[in-house]
Amino acid sequence: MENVTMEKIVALCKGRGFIYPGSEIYGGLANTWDYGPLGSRLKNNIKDTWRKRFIQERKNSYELDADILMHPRVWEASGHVASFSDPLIDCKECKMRHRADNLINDFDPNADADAMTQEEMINYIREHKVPCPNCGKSDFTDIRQFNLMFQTYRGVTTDSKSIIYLRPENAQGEYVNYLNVQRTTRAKLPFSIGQIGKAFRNEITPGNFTFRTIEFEQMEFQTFCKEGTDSDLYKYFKEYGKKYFMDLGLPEEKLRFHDHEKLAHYAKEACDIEYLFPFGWGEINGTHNRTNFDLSKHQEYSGKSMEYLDPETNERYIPYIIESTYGLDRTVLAVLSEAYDEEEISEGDTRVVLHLHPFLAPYKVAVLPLSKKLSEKAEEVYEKLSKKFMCDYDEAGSIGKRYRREDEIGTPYCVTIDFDTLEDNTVTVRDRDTMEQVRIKIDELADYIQEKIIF
RNA sequence: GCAGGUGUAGUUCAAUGGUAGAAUUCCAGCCUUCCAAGCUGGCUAUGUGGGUUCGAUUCCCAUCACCUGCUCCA
Repeated sequence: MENVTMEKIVALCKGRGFIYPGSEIYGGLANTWDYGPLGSRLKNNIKDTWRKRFIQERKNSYELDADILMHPRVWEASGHVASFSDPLIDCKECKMRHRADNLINDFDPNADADAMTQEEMINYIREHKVPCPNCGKSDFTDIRQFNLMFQTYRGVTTDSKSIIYLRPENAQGEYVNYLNVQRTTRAKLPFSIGQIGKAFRNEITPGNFTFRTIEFEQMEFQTFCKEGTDSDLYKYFKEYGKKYFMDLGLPEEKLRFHDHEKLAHYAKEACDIEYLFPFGWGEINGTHNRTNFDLSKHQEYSGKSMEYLDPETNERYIPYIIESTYGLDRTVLAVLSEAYDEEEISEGDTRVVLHLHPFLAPYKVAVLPLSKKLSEKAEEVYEKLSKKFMCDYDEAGSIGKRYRREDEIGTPYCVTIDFDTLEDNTVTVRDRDTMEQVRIKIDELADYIQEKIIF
């Protein structure tokens, strides 16, 4: 739909139980959101599609569920303790906040701010009188480091030795376990480890609903390979990711690749997949060629060999890693944005409908007795279907109203029980998208629906 | 985090320095044999904390949240 706005999405999410503001009764906590009954179903269904495409349908792919809390040395090895922070600086004149390194790089592209220390950066800014891009003055505060990792403490004391971090990315869980997985699955390169889980970043975040949050969930796919095969795999997974999003219902014209020019400290190649949200283009996937950087660092910091013994050539080497990360919350938001529609059925009569892929729909089917006198039979049908699918049951209000309620939450099939049902054990199945109705025997109902919801 | 804007039932909107009103949603009952019907009844609100005041939802301050932009990025 053309004029989908974030307001409409947020209102539907809150009103129907997809997503609520976090800690709402205490006035909310910025950039935290809670998934309600429908939202958690949708989210879990998206996880299941991902598992299906990335683990189930791929040979040599294995799932892992690593802990959020890891040994602090992991983050020293990964470089997050040292470099996962922004050097922030404020203009005293106009109060605008900037990143000091960006300020310098924009002022003089030849100045290599990334190689400067904090002190060198502030000296450079003052010597060259680098102007504030907003107001043109050059009167800045000192640089303050802002580490994006959340810290907490192990044990009851709060001395620095017991600091542990909430993971800012999931990848390290796969990396530190890669030899465990390889050994226990007897996998040969190239093989992949997928993981779905939460990560945390203490970022200065703007709104845009669940697009950017301090706690977020990612679906990650790490492929371990031999150097030399890495770039081909990198290209392959970019396309594989795009195909996955299209399977979820995101149209090709609203997806694009965005290759990174400036690369993170670990990456040789990096590319995002972006989706055209109601608020503009936003990243929903990142694919990186991380080389053997991470595993080499872990070998260095842990003192344990991270080498793979190639059984065909008897070579030992540290594998390259192609990482493809899918933002789960963002994917939920993209899918909702794309599914949302307001349709004019007849003049002046519109319905809100979520055209979700049936596999993603929170409820696959709603059981609706045409009259309350038919409750008993309807309960029977509900009991039968709910053994196989998430089902809704609604007997309040007119049938039209109940159809609208189900349309609004994306239920693909509505089954109505009428007085003929009592005679011949058939029901009407109404399709959410076409609004067409077919008559089906109760015994054949489950198979009929099952076939339609395959992802 | 900075600048600006906004905070009243689930939602949309009224009103007021002196016990906050409606529509809609929702719930219950009646009615109803396939696309938001009708009737009756019911639940529900001044974001939070201070201050001024005899009395604050209203005025002031702070805070929190949301919106727009900056910034940032999985």
